[in-house]
Amino acid sequence: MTERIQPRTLKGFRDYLPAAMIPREWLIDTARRVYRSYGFSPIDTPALEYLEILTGKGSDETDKQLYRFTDHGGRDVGLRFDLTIPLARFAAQYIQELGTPFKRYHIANVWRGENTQRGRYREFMQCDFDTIGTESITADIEMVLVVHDLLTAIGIERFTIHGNNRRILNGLLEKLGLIEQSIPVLRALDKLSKAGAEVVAKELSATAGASDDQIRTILELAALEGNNEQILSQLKPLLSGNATGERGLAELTEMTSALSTVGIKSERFCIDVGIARGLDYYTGTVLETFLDDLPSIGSVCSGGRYDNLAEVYTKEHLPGVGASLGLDRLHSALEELGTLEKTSAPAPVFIPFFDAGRRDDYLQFAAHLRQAGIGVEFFPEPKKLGKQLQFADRRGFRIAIILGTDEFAAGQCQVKDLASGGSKTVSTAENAAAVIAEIRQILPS
RNA sequence: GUGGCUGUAGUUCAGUUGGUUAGAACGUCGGAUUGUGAUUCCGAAGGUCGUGGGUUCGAAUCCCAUCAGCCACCCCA
Repeated sequence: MTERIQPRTLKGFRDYLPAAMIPREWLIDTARRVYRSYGFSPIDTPALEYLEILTGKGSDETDKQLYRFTDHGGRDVGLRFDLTIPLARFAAQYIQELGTPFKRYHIANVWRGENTQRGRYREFMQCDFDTIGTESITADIEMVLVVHDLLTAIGIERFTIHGNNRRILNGLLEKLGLIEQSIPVLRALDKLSKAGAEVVAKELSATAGASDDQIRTILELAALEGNNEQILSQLKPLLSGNATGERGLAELTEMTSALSTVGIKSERFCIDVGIARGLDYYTGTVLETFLDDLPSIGSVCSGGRYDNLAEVYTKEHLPGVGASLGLDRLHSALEELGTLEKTSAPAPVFIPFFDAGRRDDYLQFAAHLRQAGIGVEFFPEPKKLGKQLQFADRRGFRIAIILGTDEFAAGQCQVKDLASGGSKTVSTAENAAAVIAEIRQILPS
């Protein structure tokens, strides 16, 4: 006996069985459809990049998470950890030829060598969409609309997009003379919902060197509550006299009003001055999206506006706005919530191998259905009919076509609706035209 | 990366103060029923007790290491 190698996968890396992969592909298709409906075009880039590309602007935190190694030619390379950096490099190389505004979507795996948790993997798929080359707030508004349409198309009823604008906090920090400390302040504020005001206050004092007065003002801002209009009006006095803050407030006000005009319910888009987003490169609008029924899994879709995406790669000024759907995180959330339909049959129609002597007739019959665009699986062995139907039922087929010796002789077949159990005898003449019509009636269009 | 909890058939779990051949349910496969699936009945297969060491006459059970999952920190999709 040969020595066996234990089959296993790496920490944070997962296999996808058909039962998981079918809904996963459906999610991908849905994202793709929604993105395209707004005019975003697909692109792709290599998984592996020169290390300098990836570390160009990253913090030491992203450095720690980076999968890196030396390739066979002695080059220092790394696996991409998001799709934004590759977009920046891509835009720097091709923006002349693409023109602006450029809207792209990118659905691909990314890798981060961090510790795993529920909804946090080392290899996971992101579905990004970004609009670059325009500073228009219209693009920011569309970003929220896309996120809204996307989650709605996926069938999620209860979700909340938390929106904010970086300039609001920056404006306040300018007023307080703390603008140099914006990053530690943001880091601290990000913890507000989880850790509470006291912890944040301590951290503000420790890492940003804020005074008690400054801390009180910052927390006052972050603690603002109420509906969108109430928050906006409360922000006004806090920011008055500061150009940055007033601009942020104006942008947020414009977005809120536009979204409401378009018909986005106010409980779907909530101004939340507490969200800041960890990433330093956002400069304007920021958003995070939580599932109302499973907020603990974290944001399933986050994004925002950045002033200059590609400045480390090109002199070209490239502002952008976009968001990223965490597909695997969303998928595992949907799984946990039991929202996903369970099926592992990729084709709707099943044909049992019934009359052992007529294999080729079955193959030809299946071909007719496929030519009509109907997915068909033909069972490879002439087992007992009951067994084959049981197989079809467990796999989640919608329809079985019973075609045995008697049917062949009569030029007919039975179209059996596996959900209801009923069946109808139909002629197989004219390349199964009547069968195709019957199947189309049963299948949802 | 740091700390905590967990790890027994495909799945969900039992497994008495360490004591013979480790159990159940569901699932899978076969049969009852040589042309009709979710019920019922009968039967079978399936376990290096995550992995590797150690303590012991004896380890699923105690100890150490390691791997994986979950939780917190960190960060984030």
